[in-house]
Amino acid sequence: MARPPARPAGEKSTREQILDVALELFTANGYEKTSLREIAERMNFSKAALYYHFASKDDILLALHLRLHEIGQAGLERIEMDRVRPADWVRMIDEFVDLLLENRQLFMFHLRNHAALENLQNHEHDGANQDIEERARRLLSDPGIPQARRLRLSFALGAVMIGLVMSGDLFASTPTEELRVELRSVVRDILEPGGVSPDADRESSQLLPR
Amino acid sequence: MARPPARPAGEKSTREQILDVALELFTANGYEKTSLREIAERMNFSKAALYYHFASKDDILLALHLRLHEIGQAGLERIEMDRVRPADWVRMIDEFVDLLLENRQLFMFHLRNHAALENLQNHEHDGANQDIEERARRLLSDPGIPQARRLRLSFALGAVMIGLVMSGDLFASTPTEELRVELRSVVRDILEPGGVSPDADRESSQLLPR
DNA sequence: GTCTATATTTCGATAGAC
DNA sequence: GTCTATCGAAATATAGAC
Repeated sequence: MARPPARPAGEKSTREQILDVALELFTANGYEKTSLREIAERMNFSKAALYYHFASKDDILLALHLRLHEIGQAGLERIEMDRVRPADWVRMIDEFVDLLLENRQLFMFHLRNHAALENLQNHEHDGANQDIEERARRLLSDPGIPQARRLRLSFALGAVMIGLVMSGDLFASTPTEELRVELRSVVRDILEPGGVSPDADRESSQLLPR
Repeated sequence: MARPPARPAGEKSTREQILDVALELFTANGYEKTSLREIAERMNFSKAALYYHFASKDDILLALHLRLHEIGQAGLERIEMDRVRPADWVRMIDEFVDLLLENRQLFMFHLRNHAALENLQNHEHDGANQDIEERARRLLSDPGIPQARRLRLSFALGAVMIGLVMSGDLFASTPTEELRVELRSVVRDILEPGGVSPDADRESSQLLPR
């Protein structure tokens, strides 16, 4: 076992601190608009010092991609996306909502820098079907599922994603739990309009005040 | 009246052609990653020539912003957002869906380059409440409306936007009309779950195949 | 309106001292 | 691990001829 460096508990390595700063700046201003000088200034050391910890700017982006990838993999297990059948879609997106709410910043980083992340070389596009994003793409492209249902599934995902973005902006003061409840409720209304599964646990609180 | 330059009908000015190219490249690759050299190459003339038509790169971005702004203004009139009451929300978003479907590329350009557009100086932020985006923001922040309803409104907007993005990607082969019908249907399911207004013209075609 | 040539700036990256 | 100094590339922008 390689021994992790001795460091006071609760204190992050310089490398992790750099990643935290980069995550913040990339999310706020975008990968292209964020310069290494900017990151270095926030770290209170010179630009060249960054190159001791990372081989290149792309390497920083890659490390952040890996952070997200690991979370995505863990999410895949939780969601058990392999064996997901149409009847499980609501549960699947519920898990997805939880995953997003637990990792808001990383997710918003991914939304904002989607293009830059795609341009990373490393990507083993051996059709691995390993990535959570690729898995979703397959599901939404599956010709064995009626088009209307796939469209609705994508709309549900869209509502969830935008809901998350808004939560960090317009609804910053809204408690996470209220967001979660309302998001789950909306997912049901999209995927099971009219309450197809009346036995399902509909968590929605306050609906429309007629 | 300043007379527009004499030009064969149906032929665009060089300036407009530049804007078309820029719109395409900014949408595909982003504002920061698109260089003036790239635009000039596509126009088959030199980079310097661009500066005859535009004072700066930002000036090109500004011109595209104005294109979008005009459409937004026209949309505001169509939607009559001033006098919109909660009961009109579904109709309002229906109009919004139409507006988006008619201006997909400009809208996707705006989504992708939202940050760059915000950084444009010009923005008269005199709280003008003139922009369609600002108007929506106010609506979603109005404390006079129950939080749950505002959340649902934002989710509906999110579903519509993502639906549009997907339409250019995963659902590129889906006819516009099918998209429009399904989008409208979903908006109703989000804003009026359970069919609050049974007399409303629900256009949804094929719902869930139980 | 478009060209060539060049100024100016910024950025990612490297070399080598400490 | 961090520094100073600098390189080379690419970008925006300008000057001035045609």
